[in-house]
Amino acid sequence: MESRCENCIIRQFNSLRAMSKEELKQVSDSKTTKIIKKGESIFEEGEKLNGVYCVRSGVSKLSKLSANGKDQIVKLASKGEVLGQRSVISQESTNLSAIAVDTMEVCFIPKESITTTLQKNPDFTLEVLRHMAHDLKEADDVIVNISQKTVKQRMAEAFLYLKNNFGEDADGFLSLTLSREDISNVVGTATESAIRIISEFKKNGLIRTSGKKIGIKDERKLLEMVEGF
Amino acid sequence: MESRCENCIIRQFNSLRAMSKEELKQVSDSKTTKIIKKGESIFEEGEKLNGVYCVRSGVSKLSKLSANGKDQIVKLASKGEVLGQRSVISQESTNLSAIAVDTMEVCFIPKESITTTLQKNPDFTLEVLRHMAHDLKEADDVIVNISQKTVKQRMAEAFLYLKNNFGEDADGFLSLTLSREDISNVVGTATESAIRIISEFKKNGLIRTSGKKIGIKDERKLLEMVEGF
DNA sequence: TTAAAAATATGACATTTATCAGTTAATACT
DNA sequence: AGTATTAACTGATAAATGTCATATTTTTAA
Repeated sequence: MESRCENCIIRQFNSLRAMSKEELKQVSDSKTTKIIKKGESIFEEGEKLNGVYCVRSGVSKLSKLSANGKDQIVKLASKGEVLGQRSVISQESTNLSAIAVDTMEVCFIPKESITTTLQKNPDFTLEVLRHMAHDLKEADDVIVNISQKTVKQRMAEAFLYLKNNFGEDADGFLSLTLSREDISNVVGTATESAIRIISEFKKNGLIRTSGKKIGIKDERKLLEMVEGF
Repeated sequence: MESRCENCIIRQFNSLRAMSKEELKQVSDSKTTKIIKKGESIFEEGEKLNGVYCVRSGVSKLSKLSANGKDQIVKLASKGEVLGQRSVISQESTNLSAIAVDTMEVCFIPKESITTTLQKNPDFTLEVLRHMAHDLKEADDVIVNISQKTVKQRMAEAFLYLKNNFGEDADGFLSLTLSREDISNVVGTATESAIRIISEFKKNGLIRTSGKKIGIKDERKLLEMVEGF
């Protein structure tokens, strides 16, 4: 199970690929691997992080609790994502909680390995910066979506997002199965509303379900709905 | 009017302070200063930027047009902010438009000065990275606010934000005067709804108005409203 | 200065979405 | 296997918000 970062394929997906051999060795020597079970948290909103978490497998929801007790899921992170980076960089406590949606395998990398490299290796820093620039763009898109689209449109978009980012299983269902509550927290609506819209989409032949699994039946119509027809 | 970046005070507010003497000289030699009149755009959504814009004075709204024809204002940028950074870093076209809310004075800095420094000066890159980490955190907060708070709460929050970030004039009105439409685009609601809530706040003694100017009368109550009492 | 245009304001109403209550189905647990 | 617990679902209703129509005020520009 335990292995060397130098040989880790996951690294190719994130900024760690810009590290030098020595830096990578240092990371590998100080990292620890953890298994996080479904529903457990990797870290909680408000915590000070002593390092970052590199996702090897599984999916985590990054969410923030609001005053009324509802969570808003801001991002779903999977293989290759580095969690807690922002917090370590800005030396503040996290503003988000990271909770496993699946069973996850993550590598904890102490922050020293990261901060030292950030100060010495401009390639690495630039790589991290590019990644963060991308995240910021996505966050801006989410803001516009939430404020300008109806719940129905956002639900349609969420299903397309899940298909595009996590794929489908052998039977054509979305590979990432979320609870209805999680779906409502991604979309930013009440759970009952999410369920109602799922029923409606099903009735109209846009999706199909089997238990909590959801399959996309008419991608074209979903896309049209997102665009507002 | 024209001056050297080396002597520019504005620089102290942004990542350019991490540049070396030589780098700064290079920036100063290649920069051009522009006056942007109220309502004019610095750049538009979808454009490829050839550089970044450093704000010397005035305020710009960064917004995105949605399918239904409404703008969503994602951020208000003033003195010291560097616009277009993300786009230059990720080498993509901008996802936002920047439009002057006031008369603005901005310095255009060709992207080469920035990208070269990003590759060579880790201090600068780290500084930019820290700034972007901060922006991302703010964006996450906006997402949670929009999806979990009522329009009334977000209106209250917007007024407090305007006070904290742009201050008040001699008569106690918010220094930054936005049109009702802009306010509604910050909050993410219909203009009529924004106007209605302004009337209500006025009736309840939370704010006062004079033309389009708005003054905060009861900060405490506004704050309580944001928290959800 | 004055007419035209734009922004602000308000009412009536439609639509969307949330909330509450309750049922059924699925999952977890001795 | 059988009960307890949780999640999924549905209906009724309330609340929030958007839309359209229109009046009033402010700003713009000839």
